[in-house]
Amino acid sequence: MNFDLIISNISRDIKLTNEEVDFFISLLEFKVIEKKKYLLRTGDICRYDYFVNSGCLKVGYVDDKGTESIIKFALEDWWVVDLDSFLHCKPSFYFLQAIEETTVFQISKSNYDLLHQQIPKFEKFSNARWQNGFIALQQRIMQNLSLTAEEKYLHFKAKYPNLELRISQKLIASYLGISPEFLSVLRKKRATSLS
Amino acid sequence: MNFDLIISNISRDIKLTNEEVDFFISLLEFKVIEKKKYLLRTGDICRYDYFVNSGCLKVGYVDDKGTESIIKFALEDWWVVDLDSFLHCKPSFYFLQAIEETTVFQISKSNYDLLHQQIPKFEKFSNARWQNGFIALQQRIMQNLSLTAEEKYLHFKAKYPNLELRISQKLIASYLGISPEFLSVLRKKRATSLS
DNA sequence: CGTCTATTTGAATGTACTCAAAAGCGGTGG
DNA sequence: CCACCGCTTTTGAGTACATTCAAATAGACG
Repeated sequence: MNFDLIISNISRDIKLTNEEVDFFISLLEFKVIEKKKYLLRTGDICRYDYFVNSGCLKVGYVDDKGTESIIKFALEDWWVVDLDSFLHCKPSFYFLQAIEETTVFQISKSNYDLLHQQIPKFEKFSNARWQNGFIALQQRIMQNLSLTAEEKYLHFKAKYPNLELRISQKLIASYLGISPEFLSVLRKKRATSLS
Repeated sequence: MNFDLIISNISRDIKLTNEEVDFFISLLEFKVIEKKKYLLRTGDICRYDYFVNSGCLKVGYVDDKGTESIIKFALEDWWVVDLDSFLHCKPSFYFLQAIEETTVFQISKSNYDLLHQQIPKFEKFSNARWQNGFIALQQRIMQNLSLTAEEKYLHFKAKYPNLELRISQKLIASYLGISPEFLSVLRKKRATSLS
């Protein structure tokens, strides 16, 4: 089992001693999720915090009208959880599904709480995580308010280069909040204007 | 000076001793902002974290096209800051402006850091704050993806009852990401269908 | 009272969606 | 290795939701 990725992820924000690293690792469980399988289904309680070690997950939901939307892609080196469900032990609104074969390290709620008690530094790590998450979501809201569909698409490509190669257009459209047909039109427009 | 509101706000997440309360209060500065005055202008560094004691602020920005958008209203009992600017001492993207005459308690960055060092419990408070903020923003993104303008307006009314009475339609439109003219049409539509 | 801004109203326009059909692509089984 | 099936992507026509612009009306404030 290779813990390099997750340890270096954490080390960007806090410095751990070897003993702390060992303790942290002892709380992790490794899991493989096959393509299209669910890590969490809508309505289930999210009992783990997940770190994506390889592959890619989508975080999404189905609205009143029956339309599925994606609110986030979680690639390797990303943490992901349905926070509201995890913190408050309530049924999840979002689902987590593997887009590719994916491996994760998961931490149960009780181990998560234990970790924060035993190593208060993790409170700092958590803080940085949610603060950065907040800043990123605020930017996304700002872009939703100000940008046209085409501009959102260009921003997406700039922010996640190469992700287009791994993920279907349909999912990207669903993340951007536009119809797949319209995304197809936008792509064609760009392709022709560049040639 | 009445500290009841801010102390009870904090006490919802962490329990403080009398000494801790006194220490916390000693770090606060009180400030009155007249209607339409700025607490923070775009490009300035956000050097304080603010707690709104009375009144109402708007958090907004001006995009490339010169359009102003609002990303958040901060009412009494809300904390507000340009987090990215405050944490990383970089020029702010957002501005903070008083919609009504507003009073705030502000904490400087250095006092904020001191507070977290001296009373580690505040790390827990911060955590709760940004986790809740994250959950709320995620919901807003979800609503932007799934709802029509009319539905967004109804959700806004349900979430912030009475706020319509204090804030101009133009600002609400700017928060919802729709044109003020179209909001006027929506309101008329509802008014006539209810009569 | 006059000025300035917010709101309403309507017409013309545009952006993006829906629906339907065709074409492309990838995986699976024979 | 090819043929078929299912899903994704493309394409186009018609439509809906929301915007822009302009002008009229209403409100707020000194």
